[in-house]
Amino acid sequence: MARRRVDVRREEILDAAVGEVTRRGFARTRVADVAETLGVSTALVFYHFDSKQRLLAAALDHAVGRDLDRLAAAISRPGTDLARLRRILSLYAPQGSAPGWTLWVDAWAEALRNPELRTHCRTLDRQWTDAIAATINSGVEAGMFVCPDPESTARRITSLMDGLSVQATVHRRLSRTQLRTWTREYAAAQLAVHPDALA
Amino acid sequence: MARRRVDVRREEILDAAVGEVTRRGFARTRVADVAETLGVSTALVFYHFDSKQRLLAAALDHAVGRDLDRLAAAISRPGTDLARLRRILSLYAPQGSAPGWTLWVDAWAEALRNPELRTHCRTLDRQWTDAIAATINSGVEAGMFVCPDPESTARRITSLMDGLSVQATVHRRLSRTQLRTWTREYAAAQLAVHPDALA
DNA sequence: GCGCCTACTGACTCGCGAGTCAGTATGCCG
DNA sequence: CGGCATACTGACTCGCGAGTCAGTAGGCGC
Repeated sequence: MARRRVDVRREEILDAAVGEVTRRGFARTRVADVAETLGVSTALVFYHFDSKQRLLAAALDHAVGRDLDRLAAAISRPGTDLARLRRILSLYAPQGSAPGWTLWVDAWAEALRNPELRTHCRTLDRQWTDAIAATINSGVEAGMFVCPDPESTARRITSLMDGLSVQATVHRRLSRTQLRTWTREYAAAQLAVHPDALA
Repeated sequence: MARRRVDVRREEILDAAVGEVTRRGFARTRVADVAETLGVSTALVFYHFDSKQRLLAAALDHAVGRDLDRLAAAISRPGTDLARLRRILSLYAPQGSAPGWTLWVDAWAEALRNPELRTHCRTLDRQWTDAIAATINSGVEAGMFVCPDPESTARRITSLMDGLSVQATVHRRLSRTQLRTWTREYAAAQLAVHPDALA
């Protein structure tokens, strides 16, 4: 087996772990699964991560990091606050791509009993709501939005999206298009802009 | 150990199973835990339920049934549709009591990979939204609410509550009072009534 | 080429938890 | 009372998956 530098291999393992956890869920992922997808021995995984616990925690951290990187990119791009908000909402909604909402739903359940994972989930949630709140705030100052309490509004918007995402991914009762439409409408109403402005 | 009739013992086991799953989560609940809380042998549990799979599925079904019974009671009580809606919303919001939202969050995660559990979760979701939709419909006919699409509105209301409940139970970032207030405000806005009417 | 650090493996151990089964005991019916 | 159906148990088996360890080999500095 081709030898790698430690940091490279760690990254590889984390990518694989995120994939397996997304596929199988936290509870059903065995470290052997992760090793197998990489074509390495399970012992190697334990060489890089002391225990399964730590591996999965690191994997979630990794996934969270990726997600937040994409968020940061969406924020930093130039444009009006309206355009920025549009980008953020569109990023948050369930997409065809990785890591996917199944991972977050699974992470919530795990976080109920695992304080370390809870921290990661909370960080993720905080950063998204903070990003939305900041954008709303800035938009209000620019006279673009009307919103008495941006912080609370941001939390309600993310909550609605979380709930709609459960409908879409768990119950399979909601199309992504519908989800996006409803989110847009709600956000628009809360900010006193026309829904089409967020399309 | 005191002998019971089959149906009595089954019920007892299901109650205990719901308790253990709520406490430990689906993945970490062992049949030995359930047996232990009842002070019986694990073999007895397997005498009544063929496998752990079936036990947990039956337990979820049991919990869902209980929840829907409480819903039915709230619906059938006399009063205006406004009062009925108020009761339904208040029942849906996280309460101090059993079975509790942790169970549902856990069930969602489990449902992602287990079609049988998914059916139960979906049923629960359907019944709640249907109950809300029916109440809205009836209220619209009575000229009490204004709502162009009661079915969709009901689904948005439950979604918001689901999302807020995640905030409250997983991230622990939201008080129940706040959750109730925001839900009430949203429902009121969607139905063109004053928020205090739902308090 | 010669070490030598370090990434990596095969082949284990070990405990845990699902599920089984040959029996035991309890209460009901005659 | 005796007999019988059935609720129930103790003491197993068995497989699986986490974690270990004594080694092996790849690549880099010299």
